[in-house]
Amino acid sequence: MATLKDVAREAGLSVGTVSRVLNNRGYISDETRESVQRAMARLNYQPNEMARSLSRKKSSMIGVIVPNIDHPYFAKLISCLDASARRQGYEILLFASHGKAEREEEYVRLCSSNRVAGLILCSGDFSTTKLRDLGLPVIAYELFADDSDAAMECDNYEGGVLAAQELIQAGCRKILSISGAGPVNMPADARSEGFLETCRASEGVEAYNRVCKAERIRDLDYMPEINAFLDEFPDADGIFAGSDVIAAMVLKSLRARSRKVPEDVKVLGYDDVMLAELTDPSLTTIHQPVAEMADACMQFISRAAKGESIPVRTTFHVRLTRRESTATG
Amino acid sequence: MATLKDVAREAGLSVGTVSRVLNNRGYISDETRESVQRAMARLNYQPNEMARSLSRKKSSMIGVIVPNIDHPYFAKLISCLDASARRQGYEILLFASHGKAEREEEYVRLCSSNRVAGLILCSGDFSTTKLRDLGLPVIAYELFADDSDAAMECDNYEGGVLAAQELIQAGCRKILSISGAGPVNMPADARSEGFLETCRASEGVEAYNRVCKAERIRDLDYMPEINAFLDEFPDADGIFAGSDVIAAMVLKSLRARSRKVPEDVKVLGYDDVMLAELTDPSLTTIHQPVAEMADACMQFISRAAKGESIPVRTTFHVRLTRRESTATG
DNA sequence: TCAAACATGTTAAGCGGTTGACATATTTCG
DNA sequence: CGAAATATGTCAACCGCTTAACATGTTTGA
Repeated sequence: MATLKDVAREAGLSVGTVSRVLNNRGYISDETRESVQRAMARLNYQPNEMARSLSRKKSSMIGVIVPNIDHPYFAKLISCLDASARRQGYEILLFASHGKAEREEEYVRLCSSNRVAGLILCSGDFSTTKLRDLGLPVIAYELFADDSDAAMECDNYEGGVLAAQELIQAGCRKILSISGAGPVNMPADARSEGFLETCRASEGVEAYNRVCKAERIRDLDYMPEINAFLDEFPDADGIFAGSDVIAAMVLKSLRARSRKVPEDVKVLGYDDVMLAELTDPSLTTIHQPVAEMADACMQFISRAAKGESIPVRTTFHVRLTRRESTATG
Repeated sequence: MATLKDVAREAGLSVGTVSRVLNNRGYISDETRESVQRAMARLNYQPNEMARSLSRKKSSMIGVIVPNIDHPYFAKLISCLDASARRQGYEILLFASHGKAEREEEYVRLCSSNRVAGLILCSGDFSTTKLRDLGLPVIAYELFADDSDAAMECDNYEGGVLAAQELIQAGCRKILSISGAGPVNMPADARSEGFLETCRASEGVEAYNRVCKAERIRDLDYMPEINAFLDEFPDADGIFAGSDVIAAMVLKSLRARSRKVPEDVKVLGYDDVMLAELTDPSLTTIHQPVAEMADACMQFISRAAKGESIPVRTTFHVRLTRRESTATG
C-alpha cells in the first residue's frame, strides 16, 4: 500500500508539500495541489489513519457503549449517532455490554486504548468511576456518571407525568406500571416516579408498580414477568410500559387473556420507535427526541475537542404521541 | 497518559522486557511479569492501540457497512456480529450507507484507511469493484461482490420455495409477493424467484410480484406502496413479504381494509426478527440463522488474517417458523 | 523598490509501540 | 561439566504521518 513518501516521489515533490495538501495547511498552489491529487489517484493512495492518529494523539472514532444493539430503542439511537457522527467526520466504534458491569469497564478501557475522540456511554452506572482520568470527552446518555463531561437526558419524570395524565384522562382507575429496570439506577427510573406520583395525586386512582428483572435487557424476553404481573392484576384498566417493546409484549399478553385494547384496558408505551406504529392497536407512547439528543452528543464532543466548554447537563422535553392503544369512546 | 517507557522506568526494567510481557513473547519470569503488571496498574497504563496497530500494520477493528442500522434485521445482524467480534478480540467500526453507492465507496475507503482487520459488506453492489486491492479480507454478506474473499448467504431461493409451499398448503390461490428491493441486485432477489416459480408450478395458483422502491430502505416507510399494492390486488388471499417489517406493515394495511388475517388472507414474512412475534397475529416467517452467519464471518476473517484460506461461498439453510399469520381452520 | 505574502524544499524529531540482533547472566539437566 | 534453556538488557530501525524550524526562491502591491 502506497505511503506519503511514495506519493511525494510520484509527484516529484517533498513529503512536506504532500502533507500540506493532505491537511490543507500552509501555502499550496492549485497546480501543485492537483499534481499531488493526481499522484494519489494514480497510486490509489489511502492515508494511514493509524499513523495520523498516532501523530495527532487522537483518532476520529467515537466509542459508543450500549446495553443491547438489538433493542429497537438502541438501534434507533445508534442509527442517529451514526448519522451525526458522519456529519462531524467521526466514525463509530460500537460495543454492547449486555448490562454487565465488567464488560462496560472493559469497553471503556478499550476505547481509551484506541484513543477515541469521545465516548458516549448509554449503559451502566459510572457514578463512582473516575472518567476524568481518561482525558477524553465522555457523555453520559441517560445514565448516572457524576464524573462525565456532559449528561444527556430526557425529562423522564415529565414522561411519567404525561403518561399518567393520558391514562387518567382516558378513564383508567386501576393502573399498573411495568418498567424494565436497568441493572443499576438510571435516570429512566424517574419515569415511574413521575407516573406514580401523578396517579397518587389523582382522586380515585389506584396505581401499582412492577419492575422486570434487570437481566432481561440481554435477551429482551420480558414475557414471563409480564404474564406474572398481568396475572397479579387481572383487572387493571391501564398499563404504562417502560418501553415500546414491553408495551408490545403487554399487548400480546392481553390478547392471550382476551382483554381488548383499548376497550377493556389502555396501554401506553415509551420511546416511540417504529414498533409502536406496527402493533395492533398501535401504541400511544412517549416520544423521545433521539435524533436531537444524538446530534447534541456529537456536537458536544466536537466542541469539547476544540477545547470549548460544554453544558454539564442537557435535558430534552418529551411529548406524548397519541395512537390507538389509549383511544376512548 | 503513561507510555511503555514510563512503565519500564516505574518497574525498573527495559522497554523490551515490558513489551514482552505485554505481548506474551519470549522468556519472562513470573516475578518480572507481576512486577510489570503492578507498575502498569500503578500508572493506570493503557497501551496505545494506534501505535500497536501502526507497528503491526493492522488494527483489531472490523469494518461493517450496512444499509440501515435501525432496520430490525440489520440491528440483529450487527448485534450478532458484535458478539462474535468480541469473542475473537475484534471491535466493530460501524457505517450506515442508507443504500447510497457513493457512501458505500467512501466507507470502504475509510475502513481501508483505518487498516481494519477485515470488512463485512452488507450493503451495495460491489460486483464490479476491485476489492482485492484493499489487501484485507472482505466478506460479502448477502450481496454480490465477485471480488470478495468470501460470500456469505442464506439459501434465498429455498426461502422463497418454503414460503410458497406454506401459503399454497394453507389454501391460498391468489398470491402476492411484496419485496423490498435493494437499490441494486442482491442475492435476496432469489426469494421472489423461488417463490414465484413454486407458485407457478402449482395447479390453480395465481401469483403476482410487486417490488417496493429501493430508497425505502432509508426510512423504512413502505406503507404507501403496500397500500397501493393491496389496492391493486384487493382479493389476494396470500401475501409473501420480503421482510418481517414489510409483513408487519402489510398486516396493518389489511387491518385498515378490515381483512382478517389469517382467515381472509394469510401473510408470511422473512427474517424472523423479534417483531414477528409481537404483531397480531404473530408472523409465520422464514428464519435466517443470523447468529451463525455472523459467527462464520468473524471466523473467516480471523482465519484469513492467519493466512489460512476460507471458502469462497458459504450458504446456510433457512427454515420456516410457523406462527399465527398462516394458520388454517 | 522592497517588504510582505506566497510557494516549496530539506531535515529531523516525535507519536508509542514492535521487533530483531546481539550481549550477558543464571539455571537446568543429561 | 558443559550445552541448552531461561531471563533480561541495550540498541536501533521501523511503522506512516505530522509538524516545526529554517532556507530559498518568486510574486505582489503600496
